Amino acid sequence: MTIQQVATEAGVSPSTVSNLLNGRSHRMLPETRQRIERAIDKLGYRPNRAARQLRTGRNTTIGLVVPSVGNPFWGALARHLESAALAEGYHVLLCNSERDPRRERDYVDELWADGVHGVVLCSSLPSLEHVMPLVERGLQLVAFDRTSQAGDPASLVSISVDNAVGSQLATQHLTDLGHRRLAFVSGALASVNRKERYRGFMAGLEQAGVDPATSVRAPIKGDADDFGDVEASELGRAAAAELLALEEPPTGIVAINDMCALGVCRGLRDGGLEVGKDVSVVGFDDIVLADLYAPTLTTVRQPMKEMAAAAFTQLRSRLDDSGPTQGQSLLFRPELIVRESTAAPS
Amino acid sequence: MTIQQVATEAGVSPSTVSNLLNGRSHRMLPETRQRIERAIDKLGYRPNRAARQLRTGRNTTIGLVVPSVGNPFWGALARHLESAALAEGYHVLLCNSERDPRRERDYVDELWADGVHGVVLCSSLPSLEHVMPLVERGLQLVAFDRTSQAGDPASLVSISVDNAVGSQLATQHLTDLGHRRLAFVSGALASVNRKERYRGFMAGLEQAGVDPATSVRAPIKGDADDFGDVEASELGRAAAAELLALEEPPTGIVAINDMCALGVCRGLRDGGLEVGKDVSVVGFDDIVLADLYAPTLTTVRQPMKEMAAAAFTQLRSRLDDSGPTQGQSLLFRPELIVRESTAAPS
DNA sequence: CGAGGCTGGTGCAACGATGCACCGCATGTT
DNA sequence: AACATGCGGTGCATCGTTGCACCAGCCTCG
Repeated sequence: MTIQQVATEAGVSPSTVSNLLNGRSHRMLPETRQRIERAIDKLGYRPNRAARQLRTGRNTTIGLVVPSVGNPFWGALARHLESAALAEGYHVLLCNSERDPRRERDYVDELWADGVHGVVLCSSLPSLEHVMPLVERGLQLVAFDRTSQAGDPASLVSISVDNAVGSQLATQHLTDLGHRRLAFVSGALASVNRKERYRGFMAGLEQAGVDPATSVRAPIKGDADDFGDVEASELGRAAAAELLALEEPPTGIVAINDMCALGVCRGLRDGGLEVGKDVSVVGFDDIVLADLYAPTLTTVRQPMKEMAAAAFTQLRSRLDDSGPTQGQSLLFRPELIVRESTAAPS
Repeated sequence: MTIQQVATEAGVSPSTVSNLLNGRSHRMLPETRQRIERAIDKLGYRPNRAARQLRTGRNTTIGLVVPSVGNPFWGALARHLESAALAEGYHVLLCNSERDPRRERDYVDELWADGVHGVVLCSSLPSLEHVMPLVERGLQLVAFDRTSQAGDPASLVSISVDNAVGSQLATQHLTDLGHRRLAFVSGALASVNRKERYRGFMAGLEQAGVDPATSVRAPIKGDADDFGDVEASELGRAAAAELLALEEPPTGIVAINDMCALGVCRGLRDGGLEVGKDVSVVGFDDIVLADLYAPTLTTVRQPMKEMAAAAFTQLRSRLDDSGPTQGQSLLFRPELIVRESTAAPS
């Protein structure tokens, strides 16, 4: 089914069909338009995307590069972004970097080679240098879950929750409950948001007058490579075991994200402790499972749906080149969701 | 960067570059080949996929349509399928049907219009009629998590765990422990695998000599539309509440999948019962969280990695048209993983 | 009456890669 | 000498769509 066949069927030229298809039908006889529309219906014609893209250089696919679809948090982002995109006739191509910087770059390269001009990148990396060449060539980039940094390309849009504030909320919640020996559990602080969350944790301590030097244990495990998300739970579990081996184990634990927090809970249980009683645990993200777990998990919620919608909107307006070319940062407000995993120290 | 520029740089014709790129370099001077390779490197040339596809009608993208990326089970499939595909230079386009048959068909249509000739479909539907027209036109389809049915297209490949056996293993495990009042919790039995799992449950009861008529409660909630996967957990939670309201609540519960099982556990906890002591719960899938939950969840494992690899292999061999055109069914063996959520009735 | 403007279209040359048919040359065969 | 064969490449038409440049026919106006 080509545009030529439709044209023949309707008794017009391919150009005319193309004009109709591309909204250039101002000065077209209603009768002609109907003949074409009928022909399209009759033949079940759909434009060939490859040809269209070859010709125009544009397309309606955006890329989404996430660290790990194994983490329900990213699954949720994929869902929401896809919904937003779908509503406007866009498609989402999902790529899973497994937090491997090289894979991340390869994916962005591939997307670009595929003619994808807009990418939502959930990067693990503080520097976006590895994708700069493409940004210079016109790739529209939205960094998700990563606040903007010095050295970022001027056109970059950053969308993120305020990680520092979120983490501070979590920490403050624990100190408000009376905890004084706190720990922060995370993989390598190799990404911007992790650093931010750590900063929020420290700020929370300071505000409560807890001396970081003596009362904080922050077993930050792994090097920059050891960085997974499914592994986040394993990491949490191992970290918990390590913390329990201390002379004075912490009574409150802030985890880098919910998956990690669940691992911590598991590890605490391994050690015979009861979460929400012997030890308090706070997560980050508010994945669906936070409310299913036993005990239900106190956590910091990211307004995912809004963030995903914003990511799409930003990208779209730039792809249409109707939008601004200047980059910007959108910082969303996190919200503390208190559940059963936190309580006053016993 | 076009093939023409590479050709000029290397001092050959575009055809020659194309020949090299497409493995037709048998009779090419090693020296020529090197000149071309150097030119490619120097210019950072990557073939334009749209042009290539327009010309050949082929491409290296496969589609993956899943019911819900919100469920980590499907996230895991996406990960493994992508790994397998990536290793061979293929891409995976992920689509989220939310178990909406119409959306499912629309996606498959879209993929086809995009020139995608191979799709892994995790369908909610017993009938594949809605995609038959495309299959007749040459779409290669792999049905995942769905055994083959009468009326399926001849070319269809089905990949699934043996759901009936898995479910029977789960049920048997409970009866072996001494449970006699069992329940099966599921959304509408609107998909093939759900029906199969229910069948396995009934078979398990029969084998243990438990009279289904008197001792089984199977609150199968919702109509065919109410079918989500994130909602699976909510459904489980609600079902648990309902079961607890019975005069004689069941002591053992088989859930349609892990997310549902976690919901059930949550619901039981709401009712003040302890899972793995007062009530036993078995899930299905063995998602990562099964081993994190408190208590850890007894479940039926699907060999995901192998299944995903098989799906890709099957698809690939058919897309190369080197493989068989005849369809086939691959049924994988499920494995019962016993953890803490099951015990003898108290 | 001829210049200019509007209407409702159409012609055509791209976009970049592909792969069959073909070519000139050197060597071997009858 | 005439013809086949192998070698190392190249020429060219083609995939389906797009959108600028253009055109014929009719109307208007000075």
